[in-house]
Amino acid sequence: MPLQLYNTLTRKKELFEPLEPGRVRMYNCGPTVYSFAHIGNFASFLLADLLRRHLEYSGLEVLQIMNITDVGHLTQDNVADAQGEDKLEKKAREEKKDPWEIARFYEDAFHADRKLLNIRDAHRYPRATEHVPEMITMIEELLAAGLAYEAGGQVYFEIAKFPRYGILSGNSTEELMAGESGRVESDPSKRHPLDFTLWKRDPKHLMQWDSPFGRGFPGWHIECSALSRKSLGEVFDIHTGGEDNIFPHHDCEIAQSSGGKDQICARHWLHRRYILIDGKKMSKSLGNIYTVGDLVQKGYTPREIRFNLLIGHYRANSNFTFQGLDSARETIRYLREFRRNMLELPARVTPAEEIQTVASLSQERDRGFRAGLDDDLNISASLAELHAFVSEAYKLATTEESGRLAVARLDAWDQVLGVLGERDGSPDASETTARVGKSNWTAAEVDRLVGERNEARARKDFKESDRIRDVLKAAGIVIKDSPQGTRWHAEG
RNA sequence: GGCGGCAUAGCCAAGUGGUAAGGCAACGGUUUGCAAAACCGUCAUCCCCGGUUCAAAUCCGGGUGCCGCCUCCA
Repeated sequence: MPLQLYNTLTRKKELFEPLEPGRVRMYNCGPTVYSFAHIGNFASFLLADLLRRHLEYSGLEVLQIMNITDVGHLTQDNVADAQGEDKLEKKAREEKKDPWEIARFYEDAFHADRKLLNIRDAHRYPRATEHVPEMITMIEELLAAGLAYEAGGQVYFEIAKFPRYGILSGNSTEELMAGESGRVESDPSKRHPLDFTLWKRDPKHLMQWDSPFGRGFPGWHIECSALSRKSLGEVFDIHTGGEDNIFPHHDCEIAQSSGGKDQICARHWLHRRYILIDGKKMSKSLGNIYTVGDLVQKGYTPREIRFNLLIGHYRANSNFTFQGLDSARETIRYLREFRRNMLELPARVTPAEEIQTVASLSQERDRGFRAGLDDDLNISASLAELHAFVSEAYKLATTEESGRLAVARLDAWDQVLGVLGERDGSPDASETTARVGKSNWTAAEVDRLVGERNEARARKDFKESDRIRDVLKAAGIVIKDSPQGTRWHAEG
């Protein structure tokens, strides 16, 4: 089934085919490590993760690169003073640490949260600060090609030399000028007000590097151009980011990376639209900028957060709500329960017809699941197939063998979704000393309590049996009575 | 002011011309000592107005509301 992806560049869905058959090269705009990444940032990284997982599920090899922006940027508050101040620098001053320490701290935090959210490791996470020589080389090339110039101590890219400037955002230079409305103070030495910085000199900046253009630091957009070219080549398959990256960041990248040629560095551009929080945009004044840590502190699990961020389409303003997190919790619980129930089916001989039915259903639903994601990552359609299959399996599977077949299907899908995790939550008899869930008991001790409860039930002492069940429940252990006996498992 | 996107049930969310997927919640029922789990059933005419069409949530025009970019904030 052919994969169709919307391309910001052409504003339509296009058939996706990697330049090199069977092998996809993808670049993702990564985090700026001057503070904790919030769930909006992770929504963007999750788009990359879902795409990567689906490509791999489809049998393609993926080379994924995500940059770490540790140089920092000009802050809005400081634009006015014309000197500018690096965000990392500001943070460093506030926290009285050096910017390199700050950057490393938040980079570590990013990876910790990323792993919590079950986002697969990219193949490389290149740091901007470790690729300044590559950026300098690129700037030199642009100067040599006459696409850039030095003025007023800075190096600028001359947009007049790249007629297609603005192609990604759909802006023409004239429109951008019209929209500018005098809000931006332009450096008078620039040839055109929209020419953007490649190399900047500012003695107050803490992070400085020597270069042929003087001691300074790289401009705002050059890092992604240099990093992507180094890791993936001049033209690669996919470039992702948040919708705010479209202009100016990605348009500038395209201009720089063209090298004066009529080529655009990436073929497919995918942008995650902003998520809203309770229908409102994230903002400091509303206090709704949540980090993974914030939500975990409120009692939600990383998988619930992942699922809630994943179920909306990446090109829609999905609404992130606490009710949605509760909904995600219930769905995950339901699916884990399904796994347990399937694996606990009686181990007896399965009629050939039943196996056949479950197997063909599994294949049919998998086709639907893949078709959904193939349609520009329409995960809602895929999840509908998943739910249909679970419901059907409940009705059809009567033995452990059928159950295992159904679970295999679910687990395969979870390679793409990544929300169920590896553990199935069932008690492991071999771990006699391990505590069960959040309780203080071992599995053997829980078994003993369950036995006591069943003795009470047998003599119809329901007051006592309910008391024991309440005690277990309070400890996070769920009891299920069935004709085959009583089963229990830890919550979740 | 310029460019772009969105508007579907209490909540989340598919569906781009053929008569509204799926999930959560809720309610009724089966099952259970009671539960839990599972199962069965109920629950929307698609922001408003006008137009095109045999037929529109889906196309066109006009409103209203929300979101994004135009100042590196995914």
